[in-house]
Amino acid sequence: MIALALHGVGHAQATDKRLGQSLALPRNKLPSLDTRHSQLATRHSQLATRNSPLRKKMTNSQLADTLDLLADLLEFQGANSFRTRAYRNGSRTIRNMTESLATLVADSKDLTEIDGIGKSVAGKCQTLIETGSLPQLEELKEQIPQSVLAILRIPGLGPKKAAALYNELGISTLDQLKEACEAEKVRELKGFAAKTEKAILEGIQFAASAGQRIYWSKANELVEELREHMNSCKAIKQMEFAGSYRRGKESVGDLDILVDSKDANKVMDHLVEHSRVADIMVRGETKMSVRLDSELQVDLRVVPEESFGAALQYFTGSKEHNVVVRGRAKKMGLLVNEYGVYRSESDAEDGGLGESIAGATEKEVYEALELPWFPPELREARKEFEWAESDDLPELIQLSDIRGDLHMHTTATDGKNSIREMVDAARKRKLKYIAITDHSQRVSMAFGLDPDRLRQQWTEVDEVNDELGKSFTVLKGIECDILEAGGMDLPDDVLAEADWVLASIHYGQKQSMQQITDRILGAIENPYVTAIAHPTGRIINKRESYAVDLDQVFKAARKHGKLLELNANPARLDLNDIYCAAAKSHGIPIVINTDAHHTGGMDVMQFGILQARRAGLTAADVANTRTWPQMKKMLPARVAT
DNA sequence: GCCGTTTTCGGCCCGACTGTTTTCAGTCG
Repeated sequence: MIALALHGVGHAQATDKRLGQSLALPRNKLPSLDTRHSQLATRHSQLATRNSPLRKKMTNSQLADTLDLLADLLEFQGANSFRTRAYRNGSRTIRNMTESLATLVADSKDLTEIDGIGKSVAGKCQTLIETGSLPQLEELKEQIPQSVLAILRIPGLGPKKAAALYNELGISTLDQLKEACEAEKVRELKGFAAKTEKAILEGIQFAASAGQRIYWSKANELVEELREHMNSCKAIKQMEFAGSYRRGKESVGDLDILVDSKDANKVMDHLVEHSRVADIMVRGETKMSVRLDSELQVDLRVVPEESFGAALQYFTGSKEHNVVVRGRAKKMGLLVNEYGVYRSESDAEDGGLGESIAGATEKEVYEALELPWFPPELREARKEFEWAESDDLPELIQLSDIRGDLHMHTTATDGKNSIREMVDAARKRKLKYIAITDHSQRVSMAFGLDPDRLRQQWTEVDEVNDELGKSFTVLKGIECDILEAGGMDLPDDVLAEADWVLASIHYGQKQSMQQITDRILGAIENPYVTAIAHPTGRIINKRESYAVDLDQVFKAARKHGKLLELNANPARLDLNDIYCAAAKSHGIPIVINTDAHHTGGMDVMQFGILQARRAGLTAADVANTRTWPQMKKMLPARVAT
């Protein structure tokens, strides 16, 4: 039901709606620019609530959020930029870790042994985990209204300028800033002038409404559109979309187009001709930024052929990956920039760069640094350099490795197609087996199945299998709810007749971590459950994960031989990349499923694959790359009978 | 604030673009 509802609330629609509302209202009825402040304030108060000692375990993501907030506020105060960077590095490290920091602290492990975490950050994390709050942060919050953070989102305003506005004019909200610009007060400050005022007024509405990242799937649609448009530009020799899009990140904040051309102006003019381009933010000789009608920013960069690989490497990122790459280069006496790799010794005298030793392709750039070419999905400065060091880069899973899809719905509940239609769609996608997993009775809004209706459906599955013969297999499955009070929504004797039982949480998502974790552990211990579907319940950009202690879930899944799902719905991608990597490190097989509610829904498998690649998963790590008979052997004994 | 195959102190990735300047700071990616 939830997945079905999602089809209607894509980001573009939400944005269009917001825009439409804004435009339709008279100017004096415009929604307050401070809406975002209150959202920020809510977020921070949520953080504060989450930090309360009543909460048992602080998650890595909460700790990372807190460190980021600390960095934001310190930066605003004019703190040493290397210090704030250290906090952000610490935050990123923690966010990327597969083990829970709270567990490490509970086990009396030394956090400073983690790369990038020193005495100070370790101490802060320990305090946060043990007490739920951080005195230094509380103090900062009293000194600086957090609404100033919204001002930092205005393009062109960074910590220095925002601090000047706050210190000189007492501006701490977007509304105050707008008033001051209109009264021409801002131009009186040093470093500001009329043009800046104008830019602020233009950027202020953008800051109030934008900042939302779009799903990778939506970004992909825009990329396809732009690619087709740009392909007709004769001046382009090579073109790639770089950035987080190329890395397959679950959400994308902007698009980066990299072009190899001798005529940058022609390429820029061509992009501007696209009907979606709403305005030009900056335009230089080789670089242009435009805003699309959907408010998404697109950066275009034009480089010569001999630099295309270096530029592609550079603009693909991530930033953190590049920091490591450049640091490594430096140690080797080399300089890496977006134009190539250079020997750096000769740059002092002639003012130019040293001898260029690479740049045309990414491969030769990495080779010059004695590194293998990294698949973009791995370029997050997580494990990739470690793997490269030991010559152990994983051979990442591909869409064509997938043989079965084990989570989908039909007209029996909230799906749009019949079993036979789902079979046809699966066969068109070269799959060999599927599991029909409609909702169980608790999901009444989706007309969930009771034991009678479920057994009736299984009779139909038998009929379909008879028709299909050996060429394709339909499994008798169920997506059985884990009840609020614990326990499964269908009796064991029914579940025992299934080939494949997904257990999932749809209700009681607000419960405490202990309650939710206990419910999931109960499901894992049920002998008939084969996998946990969308294990954290998060909806990207819309709903936080429910509170669940995944350390315990991983241990239990490992012990009882259960699988964990990577739900490929682009709004879910649950488990995410970090947790998929954690599951792998616990030896738990992942099953990537589409949760299709109609035949076209099976196309989302590609998004799950991208996420799995980001986790460093190989075909062997993913259960449904196997044939069904092979896969059955991985399941607890009773299903294999 | 973090870190060490030059370093326990002195570095910390690098360049484009803009606006406000009159040689550069701030911002961005």
